[in-house]
Amino acid sequence: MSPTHAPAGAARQGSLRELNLALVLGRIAAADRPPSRADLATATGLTRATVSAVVEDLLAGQLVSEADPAPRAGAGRPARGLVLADTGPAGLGLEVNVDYLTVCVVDLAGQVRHRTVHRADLRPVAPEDALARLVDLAGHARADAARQGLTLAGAALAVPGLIDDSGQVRLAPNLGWRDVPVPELLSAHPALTDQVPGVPALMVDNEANLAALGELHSRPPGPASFLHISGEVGIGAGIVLDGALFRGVRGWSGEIGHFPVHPQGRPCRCGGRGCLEQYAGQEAIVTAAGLVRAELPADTATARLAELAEAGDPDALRALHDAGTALGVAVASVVNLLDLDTVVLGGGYAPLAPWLCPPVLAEIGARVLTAAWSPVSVRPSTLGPEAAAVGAAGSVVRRIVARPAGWLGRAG
Amino acid sequence: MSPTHAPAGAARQGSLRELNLALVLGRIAAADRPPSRADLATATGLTRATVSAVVEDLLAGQLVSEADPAPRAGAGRPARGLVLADTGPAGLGLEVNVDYLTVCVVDLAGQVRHRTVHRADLRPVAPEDALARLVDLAGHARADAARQGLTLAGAALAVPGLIDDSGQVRLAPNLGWRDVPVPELLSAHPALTDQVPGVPALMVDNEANLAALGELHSRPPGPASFLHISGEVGIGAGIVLDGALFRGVRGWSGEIGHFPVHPQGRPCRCGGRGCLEQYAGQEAIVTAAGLVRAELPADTATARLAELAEAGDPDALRALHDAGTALGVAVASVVNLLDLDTVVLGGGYAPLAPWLCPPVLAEIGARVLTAAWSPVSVRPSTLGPEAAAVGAAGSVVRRIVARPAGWLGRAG
DNA sequence: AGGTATTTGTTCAGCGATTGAATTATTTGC
DNA sequence: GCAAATAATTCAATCGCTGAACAAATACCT
Repeated sequence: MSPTHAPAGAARQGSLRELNLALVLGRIAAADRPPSRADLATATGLTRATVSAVVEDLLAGQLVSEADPAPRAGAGRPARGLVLADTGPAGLGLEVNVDYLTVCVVDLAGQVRHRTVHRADLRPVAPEDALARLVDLAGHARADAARQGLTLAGAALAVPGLIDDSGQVRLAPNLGWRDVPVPELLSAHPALTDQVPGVPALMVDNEANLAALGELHSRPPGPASFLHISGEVGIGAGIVLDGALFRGVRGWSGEIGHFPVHPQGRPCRCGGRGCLEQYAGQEAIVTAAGLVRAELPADTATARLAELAEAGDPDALRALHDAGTALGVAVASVVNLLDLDTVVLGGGYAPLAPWLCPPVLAEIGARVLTAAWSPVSVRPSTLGPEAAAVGAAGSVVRRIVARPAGWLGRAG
Repeated sequence: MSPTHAPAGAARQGSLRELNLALVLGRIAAADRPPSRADLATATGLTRATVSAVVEDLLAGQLVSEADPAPRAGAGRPARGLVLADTGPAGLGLEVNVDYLTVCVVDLAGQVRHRTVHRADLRPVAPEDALARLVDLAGHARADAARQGLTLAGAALAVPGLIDDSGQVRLAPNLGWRDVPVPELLSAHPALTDQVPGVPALMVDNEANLAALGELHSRPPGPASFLHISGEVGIGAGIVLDGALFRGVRGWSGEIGHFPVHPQGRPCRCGGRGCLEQYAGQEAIVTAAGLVRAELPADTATARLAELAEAGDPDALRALHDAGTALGVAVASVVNLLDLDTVVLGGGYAPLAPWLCPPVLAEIGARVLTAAWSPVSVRPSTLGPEAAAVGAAGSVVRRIVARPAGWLGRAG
């Protein structure tokens, strides 16, 4: 929403600097080639004098660094290009999912500088034990980050479930978690990161939300508004509107798995009938394709399905077509409601996208009134299966880029 | 969205004043009793000196005025209360609908200071003629406003249809409009309002969107996020998220009328089957209740239906229950997707709310996963049938309150 | 009544941040 | 080697907020 809103606090003298720090740093982050101070001056409307002063602060704070002279233009003194620092603050991204733990570190520029994936079936593991393993992995990540000159400025944890404002996991059905006070449990361990004003030490959020954020901040950057659908065991959607994740009143937006695609259809464990999850959830697709759902990790089953479809197996193709149609019915309603022009298929859907996209697009074409005037694009996620963890880490550094004053104002 | 975003332009010296003008004026607008300068200082965090200077600007610009001394507290010099001026800028709200034209004027405080409703069947009238009638009514409204010391700072027009970025009406099916260049047609007439920097001379928007805005800014103010459903001949939804209207990528959000509530159900003129409009649209309800749809205006049919339901007519009660159930199916999906906690039934639904709310709530209870933890409230609109016009006019004055520098900077 | 405490609102020096012009720095082209 | 061109810095001026002192207006106490 470009609408004017969010009345901030009092605008004192220092606020001016805060705003301009964010403005200049944002420009540097958004630019596709290292801009000079003069470029920034014309781009922002500030004078070169002000830009120089602002950049000096950013350099002193390790947020940007000077790059090799950019490709020459014509005559004149050569410009010194400015890029986001590859040392300095970084974000720690964590994910607990059904069959893996992920820890990663992302720097200011959005580069993944550390990545650990620990495969294990987490369902029989108690939450506190799972978190203890995660803390252990995070400790190694922190040491690796320090070795690269990075300081962890904050952490974000992705969980496939409903998280409330305090960071407590209210319900993560596929993980078997219920009312798990994650921040409290983690506080028993040594701190994962440094403390930076304006950056919460730990943010807990839904896996689908953070995957959507990862997509938003991937490069090339995603569109400002889109729907990101994570097809895991359940089906969750992350809603990005005008460049910001929309979390809903309680932070529980995106529950698309129980959209009624066949009101008189199969009963669902939620108590309703004909929910989307029963037709386009991973288990439903795998079963419909005639694959015996072994005790394999979900991504193995997905990979097998993609192989079969690739080979032209008719059962697999039909299962995917039916799932795509069901998904399309739900997606079309969302697109009608929110007037979005981009839908991203992520999580387990990404490798199946070649077969899911056509029926989804067909349903959109048939059901979205405005599709004739403005086409809707449906595409797979560009990030891999670690989208949520990368998105989590990215959300930390994005916060610093959006409000660098907090980081600069810290001791040291 | 409280999320940090919307990087404004360069923060120059004057930006500070702009921000603080908006901050102080916003506080005055939001306060429930006239605050003193000292109250504003503590509320905003600014010093009393700054608040005095800012208020002086606002007083000079006719945006606020000093009220009678507020009720005494204890000892000390009595405070001078500050209220939004009842002279000065005002907004012009316009609406073209199937069977009426509305023009109204709303002042800074949100009070309706002028109102004209012109009943007529607009379907056989050419768009340019309908707009000419509207301009005529607006002329009288402007004269009336001037008589009350008000200056019209901008106008907004509500149309039941799809409007694009340029203000052109792409499609208004129930009105029979298609590709009507409203701003161009109106520019042939004398200007409706004065020109104020930062306020577009004419904004054209969907009727459901503006009705939702009216609800948001009614007093007491609505919640920051809610869904407003206008049940007219079609069914449109206005989506307010975090205190701002969400318009979608193209400005066409809120198309809920073609939500598939019965995938194998009745064919709809949109080409789909079982659309919500076929079960909860005004015509559908009236027909199901056994009323012969005479050539009466829609609101008469609605009133008649309410009478019958009041009297306990079984056909009417059943029709309303069925419509409410269909509506509830769609609303539940929206609530699941966006995690909203408030749904407002407006337009033609408002008088029928006593009978529609129970089935809607029942469907929400059955289908919304999180309803057990955080109840969803469903209530009728507090504004009358002129909600869209009032919301349109309100959107103009809200813009001035949100960014008073534009108004203050004008000549005169 | 008169004095004092209390709260409101204004005045004024000080200061931080931006501006705009002048200055310095560094390269290309002639 | 010199002029033109572009980049970046320096510095006085200015704008707007702060903080403290001051003036205004009332209630409470004796």
